[in-house]
Amino acid sequence: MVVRRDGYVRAALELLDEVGLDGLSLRKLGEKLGVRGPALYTHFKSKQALLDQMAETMLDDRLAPLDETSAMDDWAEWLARRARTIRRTLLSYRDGARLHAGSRPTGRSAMTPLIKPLLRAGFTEEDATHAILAISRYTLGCAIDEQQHVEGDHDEDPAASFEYGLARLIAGLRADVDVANPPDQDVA
Amino acid sequence: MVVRRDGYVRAALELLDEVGLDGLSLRKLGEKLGVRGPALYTHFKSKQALLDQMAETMLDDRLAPLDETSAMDDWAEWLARRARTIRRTLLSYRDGARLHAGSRPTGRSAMTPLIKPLLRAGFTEEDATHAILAISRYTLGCAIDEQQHVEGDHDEDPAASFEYGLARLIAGLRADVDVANPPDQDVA
DNA sequence: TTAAGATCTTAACAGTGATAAGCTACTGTC
DNA sequence: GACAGTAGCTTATCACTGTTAAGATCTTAA
Repeated sequence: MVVRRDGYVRAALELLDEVGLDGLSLRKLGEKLGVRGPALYTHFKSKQALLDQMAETMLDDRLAPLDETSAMDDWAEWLARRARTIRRTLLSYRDGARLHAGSRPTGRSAMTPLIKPLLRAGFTEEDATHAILAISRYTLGCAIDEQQHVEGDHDEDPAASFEYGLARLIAGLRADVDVANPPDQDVA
Repeated sequence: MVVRRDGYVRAALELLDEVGLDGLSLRKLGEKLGVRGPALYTHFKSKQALLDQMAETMLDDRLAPLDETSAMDDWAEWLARRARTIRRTLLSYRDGARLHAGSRPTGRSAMTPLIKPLLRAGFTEEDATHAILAISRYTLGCAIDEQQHVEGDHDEDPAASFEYGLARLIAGLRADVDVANPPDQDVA
């Protein structure tokens, strides 16, 4: 039951790439699955619930492996890698960023384990939460902007401008934590 | 002709607050205007064109006055003020952030005049563009996250976490420009 | 054998964005 | 003043949407 549901979500993500977010309908998804449309209401209480699940699956698939390898010596490098993974993922699906922007998190995304490496680096609990939020939000904003914007627009090299802001944001975080926790007595 | 079109856009923004983005239909907007639905195709070539115009009007209304007062002594303070205005605007309309995220810019938003204060501060042209992009994208990401997220979620104090990231991003920008252009020979 | 329940079906509903064809009223030109 | 143009609207209609209701089918457990 839960396995079939997962298959439906993945088929929906495939369909998303084919028809885009605006073209994604339950009937088309049903057709792709050899099923009749209303059948989907057995697994999802609404189309929005399906979209929420799609957004979560899309990100979790690529973020879970990264979040488990908790052997991060350098918190800044870990944050940067996480941001790049999020961006790459959102950009890799058609309308992926918009899908994410229009969804509400279904499973509690469990921020708590994520902040541990930042606490070790000297962040307070509050600042660590804020830091991860800031990075995620910046990345989401970039992905939306890149995916939505039109040919001949500003941003010639999207990856470069993403990296520019990412580097500055992380530099700002590092300067802040270095004040509270001088770099001499580092990781310990 | 163009004046009536503008009135329609503003009525649409009012309607947005009443019914939300998903409830916004051309027929409802027509009803609000004493008009029959297809009449809107006289002014907008598609619903998406209307949404694009709504997003642009929403932001321009509040950004234009700010961008004209070019007497910014402190570029960092000016960037921060701009980011706060964008955030406040997106949050002040129901689904405002999602509306913006789903729209493509209609009029060329003219980045060129905006970067001038940053050039004066020692940014290269490319970095100035990237800096403004970074700030705007971070702000958009925050607004989406705040507006979309659900009760009992992480972020207890949204304004505080926004300000945290904003301050760090700007600090990172300042550190960068101070290297290229030592703070001794400031504004000149 | 029977009951439960998961999974799907058909039928239907109200509402959607969009197009086509035609009406009205104002505009400036000969 | 008559005429053409056009801006702005109408009605009718299209294919399609998310969603619900009612019931069929099949698998599993008691």
